[in-house]
Parts: sequence; C-alpha cells; structure tokens
Amino acid sequence: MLDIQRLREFPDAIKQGMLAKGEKDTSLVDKAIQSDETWRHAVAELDAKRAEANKQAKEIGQLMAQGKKAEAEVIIAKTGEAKEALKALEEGLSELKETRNGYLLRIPNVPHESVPVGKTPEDNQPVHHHGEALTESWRKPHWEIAEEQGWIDFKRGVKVTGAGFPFYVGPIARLQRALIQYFLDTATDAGFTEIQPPFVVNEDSARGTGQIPDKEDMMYVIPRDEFFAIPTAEVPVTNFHRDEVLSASDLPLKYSAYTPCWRREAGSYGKEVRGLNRLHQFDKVELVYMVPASTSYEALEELRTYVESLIESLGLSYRTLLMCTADMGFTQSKKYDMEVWSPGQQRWLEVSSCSNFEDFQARRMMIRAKDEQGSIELVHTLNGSGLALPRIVAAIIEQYQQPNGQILVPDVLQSYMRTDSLDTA
RNA sequence: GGAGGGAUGGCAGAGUGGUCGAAUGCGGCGGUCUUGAAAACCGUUGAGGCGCAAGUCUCCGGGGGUUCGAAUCCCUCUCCCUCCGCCA
Repeated sequence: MLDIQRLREFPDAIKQGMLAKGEKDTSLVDKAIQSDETWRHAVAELDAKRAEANKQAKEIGQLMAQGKKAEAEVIIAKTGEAKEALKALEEGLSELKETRNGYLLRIPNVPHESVPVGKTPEDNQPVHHHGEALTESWRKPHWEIAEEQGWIDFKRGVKVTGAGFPFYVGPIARLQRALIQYFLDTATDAGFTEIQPPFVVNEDSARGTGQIPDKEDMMYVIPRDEFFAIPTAEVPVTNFHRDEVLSASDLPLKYSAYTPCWRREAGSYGKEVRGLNRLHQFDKVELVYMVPASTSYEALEELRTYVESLIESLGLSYRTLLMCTADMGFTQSKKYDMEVWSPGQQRWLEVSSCSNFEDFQARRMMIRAKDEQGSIELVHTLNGSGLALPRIVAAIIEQYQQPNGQILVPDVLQSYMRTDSLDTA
C-alpha cells in the first residue's frame, strides 16, 4: 500500500508508474484521492459530533456527582437525536474508509527511477553474466537423467498427490538436503539469523504480504482451520514483525529461513512445467531484510551480490537481470532476477528474485522502527531467494553431467554429500 | 475435544458504570549531587487518525451490543493458564 500523502502530492508520478508496470486503469489514483477527501471530511464531522456528545456526558456525570439529578435528566432528554446522528455517521464513515482502502490496496508499488521502462521480458536488462552457456548436444534434460536413474519419481507423485508433487529418491533427496544445509550455513556466515517459521499462516498474514487480495489463487487453502499453505517463506518471516515498533538500533534485521513452498500455479502447462521447472511444492531458502528507509537500495545491492556469490560458489553458469517495469510484480519497486543456464533445455531458469518493496509491505503490516529521538518511521523490506532448490538441482544435473553419463557434485557440496559423484551417493 | 480461570501502557500490576488514557512500582529519558560512576532526590515518559494551528477523536486482546456515559455490564471470537482426554 502506498502513502496516501504521496498520492495527493504526486498523483501524476504514481499514474506514470502504474502505466509503466502495464496497468491500464490509472483512474484508481483519482478515485483514491477523492474517496480519501470524502473520508477526511466525514472524520472531521464525526469527531465534532462526538466531542459534543462527550461534553454532554461529562456534564451529566458532574451533575450526578453533585446530586443534581433533575438537571441531569434535562440534558439526558436532549441526547437522543444526537445519538442517532452519531450512529449514522459512524456507519457512513466505515463504509467510506473501506472504499478508500479498497482503491488504495489496488494501486501497485511505483518502480524506482533506476528501473528500465519496458513492455516485455526482452526489455529486462542483463547486468551480470557468469560462466559459459553450455551447448553440447549430448547434454540431456534433467528429467531424462533423473527418471532413468530413478532419482525423481514423478509418476508416483501423481498417484500419491498429483502433478507437480514429485518424490525425490536417494541421491537427489540427499542433494536437496545438502543444498538446504549449505544455503543456511552460508547465510549464517553472512550475518543472517536463521529462523524456522510455520508452514501455514492465517488470513491476516496472507494479507500482510499482499497475497490477499491480489494473488489468492496462488495459495493452497486449508478451509476448516482457515489456514493458507505458504507460497514462500517471505510470508511468515516478514509477518514475524507485523504490528511492531522495532528499535532503530536493531536494524538492519536479516533473516534466513528454509521452508517448503506451495503454489497452485493455475494455468501453467506444457514445457514450462516439464521436470523440475515448475512444481506445486518445492523447497527454498528465503532471505528477508528489514532496514531503515534511507539504506534500502544499498541493501538491495548487498542482497544481490550475496545471491550472485552463492550461485557462483556452486560453479553454475548464470546471469542477473534487472527487471523492467512491466516484468515486476505488484508490490516491488525494484527487482533483480538470477537465472541459471539449463544446457539440457537450452534456456534460462529463474532461481532467485531479489526485490526492494520500500515501505509498501511495511505500511500494510505496520512494521516501524523508533530511533533515539523517538521518531517512528516505517521500515523498508526486501527479500530474495537464497536459493530455490528444484531449478538449482536441474542446473546441477545438467551442467555437471559428463559425457560418460556421470553427474559430479559441486565442490562446496561434497562434504555435505560425502561423495563427489551422484552415482555413488 | 470437555470443565474452570484470565487478557490493562516497554514490563509488573491497581482499577467492577461518571473529571480514567488509566494509580503505583520497575525500566527508559532529562536534571540535581559527584573528579567520574553508583546511590539518593526532582522532573518526564504509550500509539494512531483528522487539522495550518488551536484543538479534537479513537485505542485497556479482536468484533458486536446495552447506556446520556463502558477498562468496568452483556454476547461472540481469538489467545494464555489450570485440570481431564488424546498424542509425535
């Protein structure tokens, strides 16, 4: 949610940002400003009426205390109509506020000035390349290898749960565990505090990070207990500090968390979802920052650099893209995507997305920080994957496969895997 | 799942219909004293909305109700504690 003050002061800049993100209807801005104006007038009116009613009630109280009951009765007799007027005003007010917030919640975050304006994924800017995009024709896609070896069982996954819920068996199960451990250990060394969050959240939390009302179709719902299966650890971890006033001296807060992630991925099909490309359940280590507003873009670069060095440490070829306005989500003001090379598919696979949300999430969740002077300010939140497992596994299988069919284990994982080759794991 | 008890400011803890946004203690901040610190003493100390301001409104777990007036009474939900049941 954006600051209404900002809408009032710079409506055109907000509209421009919306258009750049590909939204067509900028009238939301005017509607929000108008409904806010109406709401504010109503607040003033109601407050004045309430002040009057409070004054009368106080008078009555004083008279009663002095035993002047008859005089009190005279005033009480006059309060009836004011009471009804108050009730009507109150009802009107809550309606007005809902309308106002309804508009406000549907206005996306505004892209940062450093974000390239664009319309399609081709407009994303490559900002970093590492390693060679292997093209040898003998390299097979990961699903062929994994199925041949019995390492990933998609069929039984379908039987037991459904498409997109594979079983990992033997070496790949172990590889995933090794990756999780490696990612968490590395994050700890880099100063992140590891937390294990709940894997389901309530409605308030889903609303806090913006899954509701914008993206509710992405989540699995547990209706009987009104829980949502988390689509990313971002949801519980960012909500960790919802409705809190933090101490500014504790910032920046840096958290790492491993969780499974559940996504319905309604509407996905074809080669996009082949193998490990897109699953309904996958594992991820997520990194979350809460920082003072003045330092969030430095923090974004720090996060980006960290994730890049993490991918590099696995010896994988990848690239970093600065996402253009159209390819950013609703809540981000700036976003980098990291994509590893899949030689078996000859395409790039997104494995991390590092974003600055500025105060967009923090305002909705009321996460603030108080400095030594006592002034309170919304924090800026950022997050990034460090990293998402399935596509990393796919890239390892495909990039580390040898002409003889053997799959080597990246150096940094060998101690966790207790071997240097998947075949012998 | 069943029975009972509870939820008040950063923390502890009073307050059971009327000058209560809320005693008191601790903590925090400022000061006096001190070479400095501690102790002692004095003062100060919640959040949010509207408003240029004066000011005003809202908030005592959440929501709803009774009343001229609610922290206080009623309903409901959530959470916590004790006991029983179940259980990795």
